[in-house]
Amino acid sequence: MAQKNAKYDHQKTEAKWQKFWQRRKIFKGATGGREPKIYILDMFPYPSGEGLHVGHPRGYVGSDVLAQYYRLNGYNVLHPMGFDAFGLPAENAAIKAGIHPAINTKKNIKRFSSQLKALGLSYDWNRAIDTSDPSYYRWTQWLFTLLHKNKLAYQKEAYVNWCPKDKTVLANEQVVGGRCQRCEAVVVQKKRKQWLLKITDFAEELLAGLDQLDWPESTKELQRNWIGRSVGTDLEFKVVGHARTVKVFTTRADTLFGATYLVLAPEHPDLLTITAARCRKSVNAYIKSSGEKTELERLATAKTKTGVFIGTYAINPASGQNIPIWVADYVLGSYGYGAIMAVPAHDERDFEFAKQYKLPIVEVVNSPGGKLPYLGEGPLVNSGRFGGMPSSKAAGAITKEVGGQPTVQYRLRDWLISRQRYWGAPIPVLYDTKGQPILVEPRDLPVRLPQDVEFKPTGASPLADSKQFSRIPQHYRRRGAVKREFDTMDTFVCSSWYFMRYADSDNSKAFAGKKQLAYWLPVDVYIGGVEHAAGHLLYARFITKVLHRLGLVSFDEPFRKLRHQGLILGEDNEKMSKSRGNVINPDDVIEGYGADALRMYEMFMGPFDQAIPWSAAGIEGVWRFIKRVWGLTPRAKAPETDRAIHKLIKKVTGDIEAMHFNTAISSFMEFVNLAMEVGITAKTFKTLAILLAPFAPHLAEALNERLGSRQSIFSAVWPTFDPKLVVASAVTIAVQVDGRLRGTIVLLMDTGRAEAIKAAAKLDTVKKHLQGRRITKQHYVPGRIINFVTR
RNA sequence: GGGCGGGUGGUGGAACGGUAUACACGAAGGACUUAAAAUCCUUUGCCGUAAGGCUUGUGGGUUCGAAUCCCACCCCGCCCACCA
Repeated sequence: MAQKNAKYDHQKTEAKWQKFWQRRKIFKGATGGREPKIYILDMFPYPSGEGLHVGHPRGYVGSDVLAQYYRLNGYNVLHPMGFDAFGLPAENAAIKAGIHPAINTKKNIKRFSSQLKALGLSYDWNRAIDTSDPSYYRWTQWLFTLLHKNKLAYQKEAYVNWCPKDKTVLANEQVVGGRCQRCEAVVVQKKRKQWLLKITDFAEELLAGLDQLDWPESTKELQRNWIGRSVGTDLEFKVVGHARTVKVFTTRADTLFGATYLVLAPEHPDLLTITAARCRKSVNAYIKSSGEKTELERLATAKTKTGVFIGTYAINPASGQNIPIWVADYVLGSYGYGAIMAVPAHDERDFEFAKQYKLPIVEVVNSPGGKLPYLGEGPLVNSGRFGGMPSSKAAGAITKEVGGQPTVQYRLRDWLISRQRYWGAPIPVLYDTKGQPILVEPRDLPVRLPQDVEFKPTGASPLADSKQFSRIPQHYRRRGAVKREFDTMDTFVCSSWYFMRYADSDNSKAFAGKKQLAYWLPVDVYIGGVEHAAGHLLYARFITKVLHRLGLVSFDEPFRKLRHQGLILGEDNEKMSKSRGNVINPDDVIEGYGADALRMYEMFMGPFDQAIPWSAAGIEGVWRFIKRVWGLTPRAKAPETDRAIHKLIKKVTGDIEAMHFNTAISSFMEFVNLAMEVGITAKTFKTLAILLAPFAPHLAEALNERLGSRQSIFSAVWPTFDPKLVVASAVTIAVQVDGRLRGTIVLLMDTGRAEAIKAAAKLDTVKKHLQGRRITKQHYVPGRIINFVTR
């Protein structure tokens, strides 16, 4: 007589096994351990004051399923977690509430850690990192000095976002729709000397490297667009009455005869030099007004173009004609040479501008409908001896004729890393009296972030406020240092290399040991949100390529395979946010249903990479499923489930590898529904427990224990299936007449064509629809379908 | 304006070109209970009493057969946005 199982107590069970895993160090990944290795990584979170929300676990559970699956398959798995702890929100909280970011961050990390542990995620917590810890940011600073030594970090005057009300510099993320995120004041641009990293040096490599990566095609495309490679020609225009020339970049050298004016950006270095004396005043006024334009105005005026004539002419090298030079802010100072040749007949923006200021429009590529601007290709017109030549050929010919240079331009800009903020890694630089930088030596790192800082927005970097920080060590004074750099680094610098630190997180001699890097890196599977496609993911690739070029690592791409988890929306189908009040707290869900239910529900709700609304009712379904599994009682014989488990093994194995977690869970449900009906043996039950372990580890351990094991289920081996038992011997086949379903018959898998058709034709419903018609064709797909085609 | 996704029941979603709507939620009915909760059973795309017909955003095409492939269009979401 089988005794009734005790009710499943998720709180007691989950606490018990979490303690067990921690005590036995079940999920530790040992360097140099048995092969094969696999490194499965989540994008680490920013430990916000709100704690984990229900969206975080979506990705974490997905990667945890993979990690557990590979452990059960005998892999040595590295599956770490850490915290991207520097950043603006902590500092803003400090300004608002007077809590020091260091204290606040520590508290948040503690909370996050306990929430993550409550989910039963199998991280190796010994490797956890905190980017705001000196033992970590020391190496972020070291990385900066390395880049500097290799001429990949440099200073430049650049515009920063400035909030006039808060009197502070803002990061791009803090500017929303042209306004300060905090006080909603309109943000203006201010010039400052800033540090930049030369990511543009790697544009070509960053582009080429994408091809071999197992990443979502859309993410690769996003990076390609972001890098924005553009093939074209450099052309020089002589300026009448000046020794100087104006250099432009164009992708349409074929339209050179149609270039009826030039436009310089307001920031163009030679603009004032070549401006005619009589136009100086208006040009200066224009430069000033466009410089003062706020982000908001730029967005608003994007459609109406403005500009002024600078009183000077250039010579079109193809036509020999004098063409006027204008200044206009529809030309960007930061792309190409900050100057363009305007071809109004074949460019929308130039066309609009020319019409507004009554500049000549000359058609040089035949527009089939006569409509201008015409952006397509075609035979040239009005182009001297190149008339009639197709534009595809003309580009090269004209370039050659006028001595142009074929070149490539990129949209990618260098990475500005200076932040005039407190809560970040100090840039390890001092300056002499002339403002020349003196790098802090690696042995003097870290440059510690001081504690004695007032959080009042003054506009200056908060670090300048610290007496302790401003002090300059003697050996740097001797070298002429009189001032420290008070800016901190963009937090994306911290996160551009953290995945390497996990391989050897305690190392105090190097950012990570060679042996450890060689063993674990690159990351085999990386999981995180799409929002990092053009930010973090690009920066991490850049830093990896730098270290590779310098011979410090052997791999040149950090993340072999990348997948994005979809957003979890609120029940109202909107993005979860505090202001909407639709945020679901995982703590509540875990208390009510347990971590296993939360894990399974998040995997079950839909395809892993798709945005899906949370459903409070939906979690009830998996909760019932868990209770049903627990309620199963083994019996001596159950041939149907003994057979069905093979199909389940195949399905779950394939689905985990393809990350189709939702359909894996449906098959679990189908199997358990069957087991409820026809029973299950202890042996099959044990197999089921192993299959469930990656999804519902606590339940799996509890079942395993109940079935008599004294070991962790994670010391078990992933089951294999018998291919013979996966295919059914008899199958139901659809019978159609003219493509319409008229009935089904059950046939043996290997039934021959003639026999199958004969059996199908015997069906009453089929006979009825065949009456009075002539069969012209009979299609038979074994195991699938029979179709009678009639006339 | 450009790029990338996506439109399947009341809802989340399944479906190597081969029985569309698996699995789950919700709903309705029933069993157990003094009652409720929990649990279990049955039904559940739409129209129709039925036979049958219709149905994967819309319209066309390829095919014996299309949610799936091709063409055109409509709608929704996300990202980038004067990059010459």
